[in-house]
Amino acid sequence: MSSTLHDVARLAGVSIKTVSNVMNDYEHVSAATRSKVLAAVQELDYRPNLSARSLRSGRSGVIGLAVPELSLAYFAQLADEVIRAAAAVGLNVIIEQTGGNRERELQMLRNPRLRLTDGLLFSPLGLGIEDAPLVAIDTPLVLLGERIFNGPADHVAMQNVEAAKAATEHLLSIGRRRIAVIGAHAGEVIGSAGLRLEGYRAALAEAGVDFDEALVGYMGAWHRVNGAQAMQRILDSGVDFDAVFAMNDELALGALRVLQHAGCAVPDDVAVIGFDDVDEGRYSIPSLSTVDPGRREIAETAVRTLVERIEDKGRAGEPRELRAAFRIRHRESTGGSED
Amino acid sequence: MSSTLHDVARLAGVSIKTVSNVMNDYEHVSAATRSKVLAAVQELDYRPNLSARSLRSGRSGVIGLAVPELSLAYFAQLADEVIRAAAAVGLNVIIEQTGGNRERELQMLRNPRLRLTDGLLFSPLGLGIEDAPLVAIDTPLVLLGERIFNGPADHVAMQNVEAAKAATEHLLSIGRRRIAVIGAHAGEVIGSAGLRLEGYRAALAEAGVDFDEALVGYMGAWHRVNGAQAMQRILDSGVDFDAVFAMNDELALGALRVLQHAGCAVPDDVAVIGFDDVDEGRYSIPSLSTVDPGRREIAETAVRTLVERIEDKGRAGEPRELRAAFRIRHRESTGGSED
DNA sequence: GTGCTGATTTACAACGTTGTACACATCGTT
DNA sequence: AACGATGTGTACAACGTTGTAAATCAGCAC
Repeated sequence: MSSTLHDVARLAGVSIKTVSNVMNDYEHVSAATRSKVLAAVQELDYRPNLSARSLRSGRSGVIGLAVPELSLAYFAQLADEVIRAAAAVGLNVIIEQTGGNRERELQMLRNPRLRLTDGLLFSPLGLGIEDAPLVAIDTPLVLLGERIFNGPADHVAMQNVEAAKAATEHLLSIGRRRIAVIGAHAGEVIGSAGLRLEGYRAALAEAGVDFDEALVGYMGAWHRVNGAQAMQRILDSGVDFDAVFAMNDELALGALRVLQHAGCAVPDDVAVIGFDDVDEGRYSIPSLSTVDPGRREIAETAVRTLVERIEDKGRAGEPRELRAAFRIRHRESTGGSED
Repeated sequence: MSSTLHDVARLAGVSIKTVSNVMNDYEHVSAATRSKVLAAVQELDYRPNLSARSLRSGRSGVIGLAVPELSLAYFAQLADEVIRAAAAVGLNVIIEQTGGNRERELQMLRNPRLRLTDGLLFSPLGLGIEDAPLVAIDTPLVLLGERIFNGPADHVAMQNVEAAKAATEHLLSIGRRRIAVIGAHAGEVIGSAGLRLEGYRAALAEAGVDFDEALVGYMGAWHRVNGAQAMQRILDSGVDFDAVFAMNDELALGALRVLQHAGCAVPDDVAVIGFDDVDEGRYSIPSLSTVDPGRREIAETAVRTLVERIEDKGRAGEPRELRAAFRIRHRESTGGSED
């Protein structure tokens, strides 16, 4: 059985509150008492019961992170950064997987287990702007990603439109004009897919290049296999193209594989750029140009914002919209050599 | 402010214990009372305070998962499976990253935050067999991986030796005799690297092929970049080889890249097999043959075993050694076509 | 009616911690 | 010598839940 404040207090010959004070670095404790207590703590290997602390203080020291799927490299790396950032401020992270499913995402927000956490970082995929009211929960909440604008919660976003525009401009800058885009979601406007498509179109428009629906690859989830399929469909359709903007790196890597199987040289025949800057892009053949969306910055900003909300609690200010800086990584798949 | 059992009890006109009974599906509650209570629960949107429940019951419904790094695909996918398996039995998972560092791993075991969890799944990398005594903690603990044999805790392992032997035999079966191996850790016997090397040597020995130290690539962490470097060193050394057994897929993918840059055809000049069956191997060019070490089975077994330990608590039986079934995936990098 | 049985409900005391309010020293001022 | 100010320590009551033991109630046999 593990020891409690009572045990330590008895051994040190003080009251439990004094032990509590020592544990919490309360300043008015004499050096003598402090060391007596610490000795007892040491001897009994006392470690505070976090459930009790959390019950009493209303804080658990745990935050939730809800992502679609950890197997997707982007979310794994995001989770990595979030855990680091949280650890730096003494918080633990419970990870939940929603599968990007709307039902599951809504359920997550109503989950009683949420009550165990001080706040939630939520990367929704299935929720749309119409669900915004449902996101108004009493737990501190910070949204990651794009689905809900002007919602009732803080929101840390990557600059999807601007970054997708920059990626497309990068392809234009190396002389490509027939740029396929894969990863579009039919009819979507507000999600990452919609926004990245918007950036793509904006870049084309500015460059005076016509938008061609035949160059758009639609699909469901952004998994590698879908990138491969979409690329195959475009190849099979016989449409002419000299570059591909894939809406994420997984898609790009899937597309890369299909292109090479089909005998297209990358980047000579077809230049390819992805989005996310996941690790494997650096080691693919050819290495993959991409957009670094500022993942670390997003994670750190999100954790910081959540902590502020948790500490604020009472009456928080207006929901904030925060955006991370992005950067183009010019690697071999677009003729570059950056590492 | 959120509502408590008291609020519900007052509204329903019953005692708090009755509400508690309803919430816990205690059987002797009349239908009338039950529905009165449920109506009140509904109206107040009551959700139990998990800290209080956990303080009172000694169970938090949370388990810990400590892995070296989520950015490594193997651990991300393992975490995915663990979270799924845990969710299936109503548990949440707190993930901690140790960086594979011995200090941090030891610290993890002594971390007071552990007290928030009912048990720990621990995938150590830095700990050696000499640390076994330190692993004897009072929290239920299940080890994943290989570092500590016959330790004081349950242990769910992949069959490193047998699987590595099978991988090597696979290369032998397609006629290769000069098989490089990359990922070895100098002097290690007990860790994954040591065991996989042992399997490799056993396969060679059985086939009557001499072991050649010049074909062994040593390194530190199993990151892709190290696989690339080790492969480069072997190429630079001028030693003759016709196959590579990489101790994990990250290394294999790094090696693949270097081989192709150097103009070696895979699998014609050099066949390559990895270990872990991470997703990206299916989409690399060529697709990567590998060993599926039974990740899902490991995750499910580990969670099940941990739950048994948690429920057992009192006086548990002997530590158990469990091993998952593995399977060779024969893809393009060894001339196969499996998906 | 009385006593018995079992189902239903309740009061009360924990679980281990921290906030509040107060008691007691000690100290420097006046 | 009396005073407040400050530093140090304590008792007690929460936090919201569940386990225990006992109270109440209904149904039934006598």
